[in-house]
Amino acid sequence: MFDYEIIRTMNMTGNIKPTDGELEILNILWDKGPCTVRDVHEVLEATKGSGYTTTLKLMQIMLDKGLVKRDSTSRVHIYEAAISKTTTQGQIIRKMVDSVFSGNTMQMVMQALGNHKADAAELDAIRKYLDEIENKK
Amino acid sequence: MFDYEIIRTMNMTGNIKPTDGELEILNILWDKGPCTVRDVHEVLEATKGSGYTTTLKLMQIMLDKGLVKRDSTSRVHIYEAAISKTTTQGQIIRKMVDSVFSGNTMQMVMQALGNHKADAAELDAIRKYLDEIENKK
DNA sequence: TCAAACATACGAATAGTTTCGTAGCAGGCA
DNA sequence: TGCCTGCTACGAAACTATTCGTATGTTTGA
Repeated sequence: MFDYEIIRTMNMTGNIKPTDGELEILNILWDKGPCTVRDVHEVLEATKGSGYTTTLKLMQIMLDKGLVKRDSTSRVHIYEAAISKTTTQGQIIRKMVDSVFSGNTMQMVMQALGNHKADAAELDAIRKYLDEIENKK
Repeated sequence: MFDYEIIRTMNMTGNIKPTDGELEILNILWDKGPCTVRDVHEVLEATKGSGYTTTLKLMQIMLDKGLVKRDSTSRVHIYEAAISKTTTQGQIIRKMVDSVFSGNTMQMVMQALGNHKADAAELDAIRKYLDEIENKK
Protein backbone atom coordinates (compact mmCIF):
# COMPACT_ATOMS: atom_id res chain seq x y z
CA MET A 1 0.00 0.00 0.00
CA PHE A 2 2.77 2.42 0.89
CA ASP A 3 6.26 2.61 -0.52
CA TYR A 4 8.40 3.47 2.47
CA GLU A 5 11.90 4.80 2.60
CA ILE A 6 13.89 4.01 5.70
CA ILE A 7 17.04 5.99 6.24
CA ARG A 8 18.75 4.24 9.09
CA THR A 9 17.71 0.67 9.62
CA MET A 10 20.04 0.57 12.60
CA ASN A 11 17.35 1.55 15.04
CA MET A 12 15.04 -1.23 14.03
CA THR A 13 17.06 -3.66 16.04
CA GLY A 14 19.41 -1.45 18.05
CA ASN A 15 18.70 0.76 20.99
CA ILE A 16 16.36 3.65 20.65
CA LYS A 17 15.91 6.66 22.83
CA PRO A 18 13.16 8.90 21.52
CA THR A 19 13.21 12.35 23.05
CA ASP A 20 10.07 13.72 24.67
CA GLY A 21 9.11 15.56 21.52
CA GLU A 22 9.69 12.51 19.39
CA LEU A 23 7.63 10.40 21.75
CA GLU A 24 4.67 12.73 21.37
CA ILE A 25 4.80 12.24 17.63
CA LEU A 26 5.22 8.49 17.93
CA ASN A 27 2.15 8.36 20.17
CA ILE A 28 0.13 10.13 17.50
CA LEU A 29 1.41 7.80 14.79
CA TRP A 30 0.73 4.71 16.89
CA ASP A 31 -2.74 5.99 17.61
CA LYS A 32 -3.80 7.13 14.14
CA GLY A 33 -1.63 5.03 11.86
CA PRO A 34 0.00 6.52 8.74
CA CYS A 35 -0.21 10.31 8.80
CA THR A 36 0.87 13.34 6.89
CA VAL A 37 2.86 16.02 8.63
CA ARG A 38 -0.29 18.11 8.70
CA ASP A 39 -2.25 15.38 10.48
CA VAL A 40 0.37 15.22 13.19
CA HIS A 41 0.73 18.97 13.32
CA GLU A 42 -2.96 19.51 13.95
CA VAL A 43 -2.80 17.41 17.09
CA LEU A 44 0.35 19.10 18.32
CA GLU A 45 -0.94 22.55 17.53
CA ALA A 46 -3.98 21.87 19.71
CA THR A 47 -2.00 20.48 22.62
CA LYS A 48 1.20 22.54 22.46
CA GLY A 49 0.61 25.34 19.98
CA SER A 50 3.76 24.51 18.05
CA GLY A 51 4.34 25.64 14.48
CA TYR A 52 3.99 23.56 11.34
CA THR A 53 7.66 23.61 10.34
CA THR A 54 8.61 22.60 13.85
CA THR A 55 6.63 19.41 13.48
CA LEU A 56 7.97 18.89 9.97
CA LYS A 57 11.58 19.26 11.04
CA LEU A 58 11.12 16.93 13.97
CA MET A 59 9.60 14.26 11.76
CA GLN A 60 12.44 14.64 9.26
CA ILE A 61 14.93 14.14 12.08
CA MET A 62 12.99 11.10 13.22
CA LEU A 63 13.20 9.72 9.70
CA ASP A 64 16.94 10.25 9.81
CA LYS A 65 17.14 8.43 13.12
CA GLY A 66 15.01 5.58 11.86
CA LEU A 67 12.17 6.21 14.29
CA VAL A 68 9.70 6.65 11.45
CA LYS A 69 9.51 5.60 7.84
CA ARG A 70 7.77 7.47 5.04
CA ASP A 71 6.27 7.09 1.64
CA SER A 72 7.39 10.01 -0.50
CA THR A 73 6.13 8.84 -3.86
CA SER A 74 3.49 11.50 -3.82
CA ARG A 75 4.15 15.15 -3.09
CA VAL A 76 2.48 14.85 0.28
CA HIS A 77 4.64 12.46 2.26
CA ILE A 78 3.05 9.82 4.46
CA TYR A 79 4.78 8.93 7.71
CA GLU A 80 4.42 5.86 9.86
CA ALA A 81 6.13 4.71 13.04
CA ALA A 82 9.09 2.45 12.29
CA ILE A 83 9.30 1.01 15.80
CA SER A 84 6.56 -0.86 17.59
CA LYS A 85 4.70 0.62 20.50
CA THR A 86 5.09 -2.29 22.88
CA THR A 87 8.78 -2.74 22.09
CA THR A 88 9.41 0.93 22.72
CA GLN A 89 7.39 0.90 25.91
CA GLY A 90 9.35 -2.10 27.08
CA GLN A 91 12.68 -0.43 26.37
CA ILE A 92 11.64 2.74 28.15
CA ILE A 93 10.49 0.76 31.17
CA ARG A 94 13.75 -1.14 31.26
CA LYS A 95 15.84 2.00 31.06
CA MET A 96 13.79 3.60 33.81
CA VAL A 97 14.01 0.55 36.07
CA ASP A 98 17.75 0.38 35.55
CA SER A 99 18.46 4.03 36.26
CA VAL A 100 15.91 4.67 39.00
CA PHE A 101 15.41 1.28 40.66
CA SER A 102 18.82 -0.32 40.18
CA GLY A 103 17.25 -2.81 37.83
CA ASN A 104 14.71 -4.07 40.36
CA THR A 105 11.51 -4.40 38.35
CA MET A 106 9.44 -5.74 41.23
CA GLN A 107 10.29 -2.78 43.38
CA MET A 108 9.19 -0.42 40.63
CA VAL A 109 5.93 -2.31 40.17
CA MET A 110 5.12 -2.12 43.87
CA GLN A 111 5.97 1.54 43.98
CA ALA A 112 3.69 2.15 41.01
CA LEU A 113 0.87 0.16 42.58
CA GLY A 114 1.32 1.94 45.88
CA ASN A 115 1.04 5.40 44.40
CA HIS A 116 -1.86 4.55 42.15
CA LYS A 117 -5.32 4.37 43.65
CA ALA A 118 -6.41 1.12 42.09
CA ASP A 119 -9.96 -0.14 42.35
CA ALA A 120 -10.92 -3.75 43.00
CA ALA A 121 -11.34 -4.55 39.32
CA GLU A 122 -7.87 -3.34 38.50
CA LEU A 123 -6.36 -5.33 41.35
CA ASP A 124 -8.19 -8.43 40.16
CA ALA A 125 -6.90 -7.88 36.65
CA ILE A 126 -3.37 -7.89 37.99
CA ARG A 127 -4.04 -11.06 40.02
CA LYS A 128 -5.39 -12.79 36.96
CA TYR A 129 -2.37 -11.70 35.00
CA LEU A 130 -0.01 -13.00 37.67
CA ASP A 131 -1.73 -16.39 37.48
CA GLU A 132 -1.31 -16.41 33.73
CA ILE A 133 2.37 -15.72 34.03
CA GLU A 134 2.79 -18.49 36.57
CA ASN A 135 0.90 -21.06 34.55
CA LYS A 136 2.93 -20.43 31.45
CA LYS A 137 6.10 -21.60 33.05
CA MET B 1 24.81 17.87 62.51
CA PHE B 2 25.16 19.64 59.19
CA ASP B 3 24.46 23.25 58.37
CA TYR B 4 22.92 23.12 54.95
CA GLU B 5 22.41 25.82 52.42
CA ILE B 6 19.56 25.38 50.02
CA ILE B 7 19.52 27.63 47.03
CA ARG B 8 16.13 27.08 45.51
CA THR B 9 13.52 25.69 47.86
CA MET B 10 11.14 25.63 44.94
CA ASN B 11 11.97 22.11 44.00
CA MET B 12 11.19 20.69 47.40
CA THR B 13 7.51 20.86 46.63
CA GLY B 14 7.39 21.66 42.91
CA ASN B 15 8.14 19.46 39.96
CA ILE B 16 11.57 18.02 39.50
CA LYS B 17 13.15 16.52 36.49
CA PRO B 18 16.66 15.32 37.20
CA THR B 19 18.67 14.60 34.08
CA ASP B 20 20.36 11.25 33.65
CA GLY B 21 23.62 12.60 35.00
CA GLU B 22 21.92 14.16 37.96
CA LEU B 23 20.10 10.94 38.70
CA GLU B 24 23.36 9.04 38.88
CA ILE B 25 24.58 11.44 41.53
CA LEU B 26 21.31 11.32 43.44
CA ASN B 27 21.51 7.54 43.50
CA ILE B 28 24.95 7.74 45.06
CA LEU B 29 23.79 10.26 47.64
CA TRP B 30 20.71 8.20 48.50
CA ASP B 31 22.86 5.15 48.84
CA LYS B 32 25.75 6.56 50.84
CA GLY B 33 24.20 9.53 52.61
CA PRO B 34 26.07 12.84 52.94
CA CYS B 35 29.10 12.90 50.66
CA THR B 36 31.89 15.14 49.53
CA VAL B 37 32.39 15.78 45.85
CA ARG B 38 35.34 13.42 45.98
CA ASP B 39 33.22 10.61 47.43
CA VAL B 40 30.78 10.96 44.57
CA HIS B 41 33.52 11.41 42.02
CA GLU B 42 35.24 8.20 42.99
CA VAL B 43 32.12 6.21 42.20
CA LEU B 44 31.56 8.02 38.93
CA GLU B 45 35.17 7.71 37.90
CA ALA B 46 34.98 3.97 38.34
CA THR B 47 31.73 3.59 36.41
CA LYS B 48 32.06 6.31 33.78
CA GLY B 49 35.61 7.61 33.90
CA SER B 50 34.48 11.20 34.19
CA GLY B 51 36.72 13.95 35.54
CA TYR B 52 36.64 15.50 38.98
CA THR B 53 35.58 18.98 37.90
CA THR B 54 32.82 17.48 35.83
CA THR B 55 31.30 15.95 38.92
CA LEU B 56 31.88 19.13 40.88
CA LYS B 57 30.18 21.29 38.30
CA LEU B 58 27.22 18.97 38.06
CA MET B 59 26.75 18.98 41.81
CA GLN B 60 26.94 22.77 41.88
CA ILE B 61 24.25 22.93 39.25
CA MET B 62 22.16 20.50 41.27
CA LEU B 63 22.55 22.75 44.28
CA ASP B 64 21.33 25.64 42.16
CA LYS B 65 18.34 23.60 41.05
CA GLY B 66 17.56 22.56 44.59
CA LEU B 67 18.19 18.86 43.96
CA VAL B 68 20.86 18.72 46.65
CA LYS B 69 21.72 20.76 49.71
CA ARG B 70 25.17 21.26 51.15
CA ASP B 71 27.01 22.19 54.26
CA SER B 72 29.80 24.58 53.33
CA THR B 73 30.92 25.62 56.77
CA SER B 74 34.11 23.69 56.33
CA ARG B 75 36.35 23.97 53.30
CA VAL B 76 35.33 20.55 52.11
CA HIS B 77 31.64 20.88 51.30
CA ILE B 78 29.26 18.12 52.25
CA TYR B 79 26.41 17.37 49.92
CA GLU B 80 23.17 15.56 50.59
CA ALA B 81 20.12 14.84 48.46
CA ALA B 82 17.42 17.46 48.98
CA ILE B 83 14.64 15.34 47.53
CA SER B 84 13.55 11.95 48.77
CA LYS B 85 14.20 8.80 46.83
CA THR B 86 10.66 7.44 46.91
CA THR B 87 9.09 10.77 46.01
CA THR B 88 11.43 11.15 43.07
CA GLN B 89 10.85 7.59 41.95
CA GLY B 90 7.12 8.21 42.13
CA GLN B 91 7.33 11.35 40.05
CA ILE B 92 9.47 9.67 37.44
CA ILE B 93 7.05 6.76 37.23
CA ARG B 94 4.12 9.14 36.86
CA LYS B 95 5.80 11.12 34.12
CA MET B 96 6.68 7.94 32.28
CA VAL B 97 3.18 6.51 32.61
CA ASP B 98 1.69 9.76 31.35
CA SER B 99 3.94 10.13 28.33
CA VAL B 100 4.28 6.49 27.31
CA PHE B 101 1.09 4.83 28.56
CA SER B 102 -1.40 7.71 28.31
CA GLY B 103 -1.64 7.73 32.08
CA ASN B 104 -2.68 4.11 32.38
CA THR B 105 -0.69 2.79 35.32
CA MET B 106 -2.17 -0.70 35.23
CA GLN B 107 -1.17 -1.15 31.63
CA MET B 108 2.37 -0.14 32.45
CA VAL B 109 2.51 -2.55 35.37
CA MET B 110 1.32 -5.45 33.25
CA GLN B 111 3.78 -4.61 30.52
CA ALA B 112 6.57 -4.52 33.10
CA LEU B 113 5.50 -7.82 34.60
CA GLY B 114 5.20 -9.38 31.18
CA ASN B 115 8.69 -8.46 30.10
CA HIS B 116 10.31 -9.40 33.37
CA LYS B 117 11.00 -13.03 34.10
CA ALA B 118 9.60 -13.17 37.61
CA ASP B 119 10.07 -16.17 39.85
CA ALA B 120 7.37 -17.58 42.15
CA ALA B 121 8.61 -15.67 45.19
CA GLU B 122 8.41 -12.38 43.36
CA LEU B 123 4.92 -13.11 42.12
CA ASP B 124 3.83 -14.00 45.64
CA ALA B 125 5.29 -10.78 46.96
CA ILE B 126 3.15 -8.86 44.50
CA ARG B 127 0.05 -10.87 45.48
CA LYS B 128 0.66 -10.15 49.12
CA TYR B 129 1.09 -6.50 48.34
CA LEU B 130 -2.16 -6.41 46.37
CA ASP B 131 -3.97 -7.87 49.38
CA GLU B 132 -2.47 -5.19 51.59
CA ILE B 133 -3.66 -2.46 49.31
CA GLU B 134 -7.16 -3.92 49.21
CA ASN B 135 -7.44 -4.30 52.98
CA LYS B 136 -6.39 -0.76 53.62
CA LYS B 137 -9.41 0.64 51.88
C1' DT C 1 58.64 27.89 55.44
C1' DC C 2 57.15 26.71 51.05
C1' DA C 3 56.02 23.63 47.51
C1' DA C 4 52.82 19.97 46.43
C1' DA C 5 48.30 18.41 46.89
C1' DC C 6 43.66 19.41 47.02
C1' DA C 7 39.46 22.15 47.26
C1' DT C 8 35.95 25.34 44.94
C1' DA C 9 34.54 28.65 41.29
C1' DC C 10 33.98 29.88 36.80
C1' DG C 11 34.11 30.26 31.80
C1' DA C 12 33.89 28.08 27.63
C1' DA C 13 33.62 24.28 24.17
C1' DT C 14 30.76 20.65 22.58
C1' DA C 15 26.69 18.18 21.58
C1' DG C 16 21.82 17.40 21.33
C1' DT C 17 16.93 19.15 21.23
C1' DT C 18 13.55 22.24 19.85
C1' DT C 19 11.97 26.05 17.43
C1' DC C 20 11.00 28.72 13.47
C1' DG C 21 12.09 31.80 9.32
C1' DT C 22 12.98 31.63 4.61
C1' DA C 23 13.49 29.59 0.15
C1' DG C 24 12.01 26.89 -3.49
C1' DC C 25 8.93 23.81 -5.76
C1' DA C 26 3.90 21.65 -7.11
C1' DG C 27 -0.69 22.19 -8.21
C1' DG C 28 -5.05 24.49 -8.70
C1' DC C 29 -7.76 28.06 -10.33
C1' DA C 30 -9.35 32.76 -11.92
C1' DT D 1 -0.68 32.38 -17.91
C1' DG D 2 0.23 33.92 -13.48
C1' DC D 3 -1.01 34.21 -8.71
C1' DC D 4 -2.19 31.89 -4.40
C1' DT D 5 -1.86 28.15 -1.43
C1' DG D 6 0.36 24.29 0.51
C1' DC D 7 4.22 21.29 0.68
C1' DT D 8 9.26 20.01 1.68
C1' DA D 9 14.11 21.31 2.54
C1' DC D 10 17.42 23.79 4.82
C1' DG D 11 19.91 26.79 7.96
C1' DA D 12 20.36 28.94 12.05
C1' DA D 13 19.00 30.61 16.64
C1' DA D 14 17.85 29.49 21.44
C1' DC D 15 18.22 26.50 25.07
C1' DT D 16 19.87 22.65 27.86
C1' DA D 17 23.12 19.14 29.31
C1' DT D 18 27.69 17.66 29.71
C1' DT D 19 32.54 18.04 29.90
C1' DC D 20 36.80 19.95 31.18
C1' DG D 21 40.67 23.58 31.50
C1' DT D 22 42.21 27.14 34.24
C1' DA D 23 42.30 30.30 38.13
C1' DT D 24 42.54 30.85 42.83
C1' DG D 25 42.65 29.87 47.51
C1' DT D 26 43.67 26.54 51.58
C1' DT D 27 45.91 22.90 53.91
C1' DT D 28 49.64 19.92 54.90
C1' DG D 29 53.95 17.81 55.53
C1' DA D 30 58.94 17.50 54.53
